[in-house]
Amino acid sequence: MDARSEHVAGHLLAWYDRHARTLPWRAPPGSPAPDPYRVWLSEVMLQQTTVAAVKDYFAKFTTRWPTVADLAAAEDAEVMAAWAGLGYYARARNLLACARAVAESGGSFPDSEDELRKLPGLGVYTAAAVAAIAFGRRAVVVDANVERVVARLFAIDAPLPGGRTEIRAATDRITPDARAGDFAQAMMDLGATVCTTRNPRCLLCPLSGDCTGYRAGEPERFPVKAPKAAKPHRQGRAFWIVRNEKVWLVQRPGKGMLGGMRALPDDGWSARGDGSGEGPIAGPWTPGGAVQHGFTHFTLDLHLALYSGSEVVSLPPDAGEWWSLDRLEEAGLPTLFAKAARLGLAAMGETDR
DNA sequence: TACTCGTGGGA
DNA sequence: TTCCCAAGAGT
Repeated sequence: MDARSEHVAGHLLAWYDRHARTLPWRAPPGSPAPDPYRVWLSEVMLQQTTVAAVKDYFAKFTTRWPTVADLAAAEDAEVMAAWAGLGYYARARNLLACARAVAESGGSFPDSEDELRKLPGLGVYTAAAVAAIAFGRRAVVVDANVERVVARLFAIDAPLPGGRTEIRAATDRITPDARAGDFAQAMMDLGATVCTTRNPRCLLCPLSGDCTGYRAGEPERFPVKAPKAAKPHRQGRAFWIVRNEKVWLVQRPGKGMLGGMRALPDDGWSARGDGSGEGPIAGPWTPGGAVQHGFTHFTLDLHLALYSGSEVVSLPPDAGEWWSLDRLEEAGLPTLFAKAARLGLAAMGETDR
């Protein structure tokens, strides 16, 4: 490692010793590594997700499933419902697949980056992070925080995503052999609290003396990103069908949007187009209001249709389930459908009681 | 490579 | 309000 890199790593670790955030899944700086199960679980939850959003879910999962063996033994539906609201549901499916793979191969996580990378849900970032944080292995850990810190530190102009190659090489250069986990977490803490996307606190930064972006007077210009496409706006319909104080819920297909989650029946809306308007039965329907929901790549107006027929509805049992209205919170509906269900309950309050 | 895949918070 | 973004992975 060259002198500048050693200097950077030393300053950063000294800063981390004083300013590390205290987080439920983290060991204090310099102390023994935490349980790999907890490190892995937190890293998966934190993928594209803020610390604030993860905290309650992490507590819930570790209380309910204290070890990877406990999680591996859980029912799919239980885990999916527990994940409801956190988003990116493929993570929950892969979480279970990973827990079961680990449980079947002896119950311990592999301690090398290469082996970790083979597990479902562990990509380049997460495998490196777990290797470093849980096992003290030197690994090049690059998340969005590190990208920002490094792009500013070296004033890397190449726009993302292409510029990631250069950023990774630069990160490799400043990554020390010792205290691998602390270094990775220090970079992420710095990015989260000092080297922030907007209004970076350069006067408080331990690396400002080494930072080319700061010296040039425009740290916020980095990292350069390619412009994004506009989000389309879609229309869809969900159906609120009640019988004997129970509502009809379906399970969505295992892949794709909200895959594997319990949901209200809908008309097949997607990122690519509006729904057909057709429901699982003929109706008649009464308008029950609409909710707007923003996904990563499109915005959806979901209109709720209330069944208003006088006949008692019959539906094929293998297509869904009648779910008690007073236990609706336990169904684990993703946020979009939880919003729609609130409309349905409100509409019933106006008419029934 | 470029898409797809959630959600809530901040500016 | 609207846009951007956050400890990315899978295909």
